[in-house]
Amino acid sequence: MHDSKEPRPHTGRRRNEAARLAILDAALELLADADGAPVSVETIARAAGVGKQTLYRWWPSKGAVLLDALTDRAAQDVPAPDTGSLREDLRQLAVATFEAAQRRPSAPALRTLVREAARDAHLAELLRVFTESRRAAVRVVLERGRERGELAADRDVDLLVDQFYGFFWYRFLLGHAPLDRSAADRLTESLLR
Amino acid sequence: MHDSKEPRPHTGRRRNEAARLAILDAALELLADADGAPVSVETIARAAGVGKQTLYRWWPSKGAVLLDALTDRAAQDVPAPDTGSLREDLRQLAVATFEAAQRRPSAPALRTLVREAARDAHLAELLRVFTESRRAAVRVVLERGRERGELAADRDVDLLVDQFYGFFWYRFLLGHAPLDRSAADRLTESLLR
DNA sequence: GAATTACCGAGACTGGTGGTCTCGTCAAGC
DNA sequence: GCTTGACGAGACCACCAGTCTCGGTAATTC
Repeated sequence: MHDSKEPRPHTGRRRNEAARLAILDAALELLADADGAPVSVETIARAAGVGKQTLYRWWPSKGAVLLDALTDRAAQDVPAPDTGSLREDLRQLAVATFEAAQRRPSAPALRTLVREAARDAHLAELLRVFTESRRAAVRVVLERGRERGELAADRDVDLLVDQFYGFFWYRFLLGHAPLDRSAADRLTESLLR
Repeated sequence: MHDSKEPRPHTGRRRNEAARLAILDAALELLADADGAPVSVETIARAAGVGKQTLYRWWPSKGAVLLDALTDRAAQDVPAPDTGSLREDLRQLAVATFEAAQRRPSAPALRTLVREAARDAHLAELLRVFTESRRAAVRVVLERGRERGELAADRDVDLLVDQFYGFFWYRFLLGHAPLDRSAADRLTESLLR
């Protein structure tokens, strides 16, 4: 009986790292340029100078490639501020989140990705996991503030988290109003009033 | 020369009203049952016992049919409360909005419609117009409250409107937390605190 | 009642999509 | 040099929005 963890050493040609990078670069580029319009697998493969099969050999679906392109190549750092002041922590989170939502190429790429996720249940689930860590960061800040007594005991943390991200996604996806520093300040103020 | 406004009286076979209703009924039904999954024109036409051309004769696109199905057959009444109290007006709006978001078949149909709109720019624009009146209702309530002095002068009405609907759509589309009466109460309280 | 007009259901067709399959080729290890 | 498995290329399938054409049919006019 073989060792189940390493039944056999790898033989044959190895994965082409250059192709992997070319695919992710092309995907991010197209995702950003599309800004909402759909991005086809054909187009990604062609732009990367790669066969479609190479793409499907390493990713299970188009959505997985797109998400990977966004997270690997344009991963925004999630700040976890801990200044000792709830108001300041939350303000920093809002500013960082809103600023990330202006940056190219990740911002238009994320917008496209969310639109793709509306039709792709698999991608929607991946995206849900991706965003969960951001939600957790806001929750941590709020609960630390509550322990310090900066948040009234009757305030609902889940409600505040959803107000924070609901507002953000609403403006980010509709684009009808700015997500600038002023908006971040006023949102923070409104939530903690 | 003929009258340019009415160049010729209508002759020939008239539009089949039964077919129109069958299409809208079928579309709403499918929209509600899909609950997120895409709805194809083929399927609608087949379910309505109608040729595809009949559908495209009267509507410019699939999205137009879907939106028509939702607005014509499941139009929710937009309440315009004016109780004299900002807190009570806003609470009533929230309760009515959240309750409408639980009702079948319009709620799952709306969810599907929004997902379709993510890929259909034409439908997205129609939907934007459709939702604008709801936003206006919230804005009116807030500004009436401000005139009565129930809203501090430094509060940003646009921010509050986006907080209201951002929260709503976020929970409605993600479905991770309830949109019940308690949530409506707590949101109102949080916004006016 | 005959001619005209325009809607009807049905379904073929186009162009584009995500995803699968197969081909001959090429690189890595034995 | 042989085996293994990744590679680019592209044929292929199923599905979809939207167009086009067909023979049939209902409403109106003469």
